[in-house]
Amino acid sequence: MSGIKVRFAPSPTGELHIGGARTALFNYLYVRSVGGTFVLRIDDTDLERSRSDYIDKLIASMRWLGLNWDEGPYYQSKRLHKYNRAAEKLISEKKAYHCYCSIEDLATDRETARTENRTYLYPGTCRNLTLEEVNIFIKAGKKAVTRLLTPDQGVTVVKDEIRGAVSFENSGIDDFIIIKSNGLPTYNFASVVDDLQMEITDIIRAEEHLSNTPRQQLCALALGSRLPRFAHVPMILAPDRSKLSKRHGATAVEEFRTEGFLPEALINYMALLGWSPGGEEELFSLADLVSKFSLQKVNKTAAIYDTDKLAWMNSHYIREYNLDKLVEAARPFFEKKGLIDNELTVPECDYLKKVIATVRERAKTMLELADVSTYFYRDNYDYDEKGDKKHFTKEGAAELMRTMAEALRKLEPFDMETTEMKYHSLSENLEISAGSLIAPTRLAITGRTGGPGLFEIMALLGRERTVERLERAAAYVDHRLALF
RNA sequence: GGCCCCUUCGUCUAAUCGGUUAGGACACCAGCCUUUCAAGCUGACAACAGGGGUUCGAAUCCCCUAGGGGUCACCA
Repeated sequence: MSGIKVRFAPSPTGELHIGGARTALFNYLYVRSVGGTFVLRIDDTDLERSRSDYIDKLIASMRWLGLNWDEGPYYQSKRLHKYNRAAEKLISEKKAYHCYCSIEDLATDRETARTENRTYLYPGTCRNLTLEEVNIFIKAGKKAVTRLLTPDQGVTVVKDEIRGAVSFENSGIDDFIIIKSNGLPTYNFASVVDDLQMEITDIIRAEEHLSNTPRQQLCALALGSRLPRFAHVPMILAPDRSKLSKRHGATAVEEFRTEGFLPEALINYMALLGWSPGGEEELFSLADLVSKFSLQKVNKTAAIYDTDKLAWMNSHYIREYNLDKLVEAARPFFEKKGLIDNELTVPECDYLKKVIATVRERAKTMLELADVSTYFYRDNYDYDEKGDKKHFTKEGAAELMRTMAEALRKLEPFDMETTEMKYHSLSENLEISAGSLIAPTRLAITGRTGGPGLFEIMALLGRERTVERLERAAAYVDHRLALF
């Protein structure tokens, strides 16, 4: 152990989206590369918005991505006494004070400041209340918040590992609230207390927190703590350059999962958002990333995420995955589509494996993988419209398909080689190109104009289904002709 | 609006100390391969936000402008 300790501290007010996941990933890569400890902490002090099902999903997402942590999950909601104790200590040291200003008064002050176009800062009204004044408030039944006494002058400098030294004028920071009137801590305080008590050495989080950091440093200083190192990683923006939110479609890790993305692809893609190892390689496993990662190479610019590249990476991993692993990952998608049952016999499993092996090169997601596999399981597909027009309306199309069906009916054995040989001899005997035999056959037995090699499909489908489908297509062509 | 951060192809990014025809990837387009579709291969297109400095020389250093983002809650 290196003594390095990092934490990922999401608040369970929504699903883990790609931005949060990327922050978790960078924490993971950093801490694994230095041999430190990874803490998972759930920042759930906002009782109104926190939901336990989000916690479950969040943990599921982390596990699915393979971002394993060493400590936690800790829950801030179970540590409330710690924040209150810390606040009381600050009050006794005169570093914090109770404030009885009403929430309404503050809101109107803020509002008038805004209409007058000046910045509102809490003026420190309750900084020096006398005992009598306090008693009057208490008698009136007023609830107090606790505010940190902050310096009016000087600067607070945040030393950021990625951005260098960033200075903030203390005159721009007011006595902010650390304990709310309901007794719960605010984020800026709870987070600092926890980071201190958990001995977090490095705080890696999204850039949106940079502006909060001087407040947190002030808290830490008041508590007599050493400052951790900070690294604010660039944000991930939606394609319209705005902050990620629900309306931008799939941004949650769980959504990518249900759409059939592989965790390796998502990890690989996220790692390259805001970071690059410098070379020209782009395909990395989690272990590769750990060995190559360094905070110094994280860049400062917000990245817009673009699912095209993710899709490309996903198709790469679908192609390169270990076949058994891919089959396991794909099974839920085949089940959901109603192609296979939950329990598979050995031959069924074997067949699924062969199907996936033949179609894997053509799918960008596992949803697509199941989709391009349907005709291996179903007979009730429609014929592709363009293909129908092109191949089924030709003179003698039905007859040709019956000829092919007849030729295949007696073929023994029935495999890739024999069917291919049969088609070539058929093409010679009938004096037509192999292509004009293959195209209608493909349409007849799959309903599609593209896909894996025809003879591969026929071999997998077997003689019976191939012949039956050719005859059915011939009947379909005849039937339609009869209508005219 | 105040404060803070940022600015290289459409997107993700590379370019040790300032010296490169500004590199790669995705997407797009074209060609090759092929029974089709993919994959693969080859090629094309495409960027230093703008303006001033400093310098023999700036994407790189400095200043200004513009643009984008974040943050200013008894949310986190």
